[in-house]
Amino acid sequence: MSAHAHHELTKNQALVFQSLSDAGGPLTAYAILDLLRDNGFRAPLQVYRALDKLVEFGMVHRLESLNAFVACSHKDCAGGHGAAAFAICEKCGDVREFTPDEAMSSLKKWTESEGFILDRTTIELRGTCKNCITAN
Amino acid sequence: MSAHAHHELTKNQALVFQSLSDAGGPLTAYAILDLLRDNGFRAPLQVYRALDKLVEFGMVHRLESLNAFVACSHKDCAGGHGAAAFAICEKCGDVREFTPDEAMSSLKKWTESEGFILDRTTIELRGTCKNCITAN
DNA sequence: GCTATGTGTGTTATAACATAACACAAGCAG
DNA sequence: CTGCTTGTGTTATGTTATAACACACATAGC
Repeated sequence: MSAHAHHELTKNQALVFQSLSDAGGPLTAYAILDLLRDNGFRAPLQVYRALDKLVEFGMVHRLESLNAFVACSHKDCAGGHGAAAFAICEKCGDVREFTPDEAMSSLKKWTESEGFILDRTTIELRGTCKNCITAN
Repeated sequence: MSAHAHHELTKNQALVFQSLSDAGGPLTAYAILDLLRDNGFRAPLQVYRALDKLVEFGMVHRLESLNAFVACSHKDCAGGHGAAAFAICEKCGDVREFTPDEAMSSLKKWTESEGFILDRTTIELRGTCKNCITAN
């Protein structure tokens, strides 16, 4: 075990992660590509390869229902925390990450009773956030 | 309220639903298109339009993490049951649908406490199914 | 030193998934 | 008959993701 929790990021990984952090919300791979053209990015693979690693490190989450990516909301996230869930507002596009511990333990009960070995869980809630409701 | 639970399907909707039922597992829109070429299907939109309706009726589910579609596992499903969750085996591609009532009530607690109005929930578990483990 | 290996990179091309825009046909309400 | 809605067929295009190949750089082993 290393003494520091941070992964050493390559130049491209750091650029992609910074883009996502700065955005403060989800971005598609191609949106990231456009943001990084001035930094020498020319092709989608440069983005996808960096994203693969960042997701592997747990620093970035993939939103399956948006085909987009978002920086983990844990400050200076170095991965290692539990599963993440996302509440996605259909009106304003806002994404809230939270840790669905109770739901996960219920799902784990199911997988264990079925002999299913769980690798990774996707939980995404679509709806309308508080702000967009009161703004009616 | 109609006395029968079944939706009247158009010709295209019925063909697409039958393809998914026969397959007994997930299919991509383009896989369905190929299956239905002999029935006069020529373009992706014919498939996507039928799928949109079938999903709306609750007879077909979209698997976000696979970009694929699967017939609801409830016999003669006419929609109306609770949220669905899916356990997807990375080894054999098998998909098991189940009803995660306990997890849903936990997630609903979160949405209610946050003032988030929930429209639709995606829960997809990736891992290895019992068969593929014992087959080692 | 120099080779083998692993990882990251850059580039072109292509695959896979999804929708826009337009035209037409059939049913049904007024 | 007119207007409206829903479904359909078709062409073209947009969006998301990967394949295949070549090269650079670091480091471990001889």
